[in-house]
Amino acid sequence: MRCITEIMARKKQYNEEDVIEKAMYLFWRNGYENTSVRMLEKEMGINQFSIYASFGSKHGVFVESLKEYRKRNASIFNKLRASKNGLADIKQFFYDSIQKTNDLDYKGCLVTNTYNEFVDSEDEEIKNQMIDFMVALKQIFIEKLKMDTTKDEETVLKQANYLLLAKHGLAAAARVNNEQEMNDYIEMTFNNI
Amino acid sequence: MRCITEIMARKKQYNEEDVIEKAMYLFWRNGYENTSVRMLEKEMGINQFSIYASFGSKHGVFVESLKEYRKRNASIFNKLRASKNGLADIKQFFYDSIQKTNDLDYKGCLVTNTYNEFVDSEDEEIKNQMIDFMVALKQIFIEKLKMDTTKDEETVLKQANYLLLAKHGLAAAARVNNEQEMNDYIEMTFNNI
DNA sequence: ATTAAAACTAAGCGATAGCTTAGAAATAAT
DNA sequence: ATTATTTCTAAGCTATCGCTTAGTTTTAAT
Repeated sequence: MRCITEIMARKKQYNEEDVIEKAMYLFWRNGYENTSVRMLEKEMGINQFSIYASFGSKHGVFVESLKEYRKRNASIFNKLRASKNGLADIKQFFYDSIQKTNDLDYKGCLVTNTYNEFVDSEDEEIKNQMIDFMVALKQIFIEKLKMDTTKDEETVLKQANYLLLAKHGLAAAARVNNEQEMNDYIEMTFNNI
Repeated sequence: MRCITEIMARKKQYNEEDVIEKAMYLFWRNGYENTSVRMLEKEMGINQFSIYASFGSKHGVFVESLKEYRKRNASIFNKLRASKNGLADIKQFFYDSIQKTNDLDYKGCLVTNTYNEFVDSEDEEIKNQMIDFMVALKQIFIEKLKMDTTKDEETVLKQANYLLLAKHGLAAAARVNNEQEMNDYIEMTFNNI
């Protein structure tokens, strides 16, 4: 996103944040590869020249869309970090995550979907961004789990790994959008089988 | 796959099962959309005319590749169905599943990857095939769980749903191919947290 | 040997992908 | 009002997509 404030001969007739929000929803619905620049034109309401002038490439639009998505989910993460109830915080985080998608009627988690789409790709930028996100989330889980001092280090690591991967199952449940299934899945994830 | 045995003027210089096996590996590595017909040509070792003559379309090659994949995994499913140890069978099935990908050095589960790629798609054939597979697998899980007569119906359904979705986490773990993480995940999935 | 049918090669089809550019329209500074 | 700079429209660029077809080669049947 170019933000050089020079002498403006003509003002942009769109707001970059607004059009990125629209792009985000399109990518969320279709994924990266199944979203074309022509589709972005229509959804964002600006033409290709403007897209490339503002964001450089389709890839650039996607990167900004991911930023926007994560900005919108920041409150959930802040809540997760701020609370001090150990495992219960993680469970609440799972519930908060699916609540967001239920409210918006958008299916699944854009980050998990993107992780799945890019984990084997050669697009190192997106791939690494997704991996970094997963590593950071795992670290939060580890800290939460360590609050229970009865758990040894090995158990904490295993449980953090388990909970991180459970996110993929949750995203799958969220895509088919059966609220009961999602709740059941979260309960089962945190209870003994 | 056309199998009309008429008067053969010239024999095919390739075996359809052989070339489908090669196609399967390519789809497995790249997914459906990221595999082009030109890539299939090179991998299968036959040219586009032959591909279309034998399988009708890229879609047709993919359908046959999925069949081949499931045929190769049939032994695991037969073992799962034949055994009578309830929950332990499901756990063994998870271990068998990752063992297969470890041995082959191919990452993740083609079916789960395909499910993820097609669950929101308009390709009803593949989508329904994946959903049918998941439904069938869930049914097997339900039957296994019912062997433990101390569980009530509701618990069985929740646990089956949980285990089915756990497959997505397992596939994600299998893609990054860290054997220890996969084992830990399976253990955690079947143990209390 | 001739013929007919199937398999093959290689070129090319229209559609669409991501991206660029020429030129018109708009606007801040002079 | 003129000029300089930026935005915008619309057309078009090359590459690749899935797929087809014209024409050659091979082979079984006569």
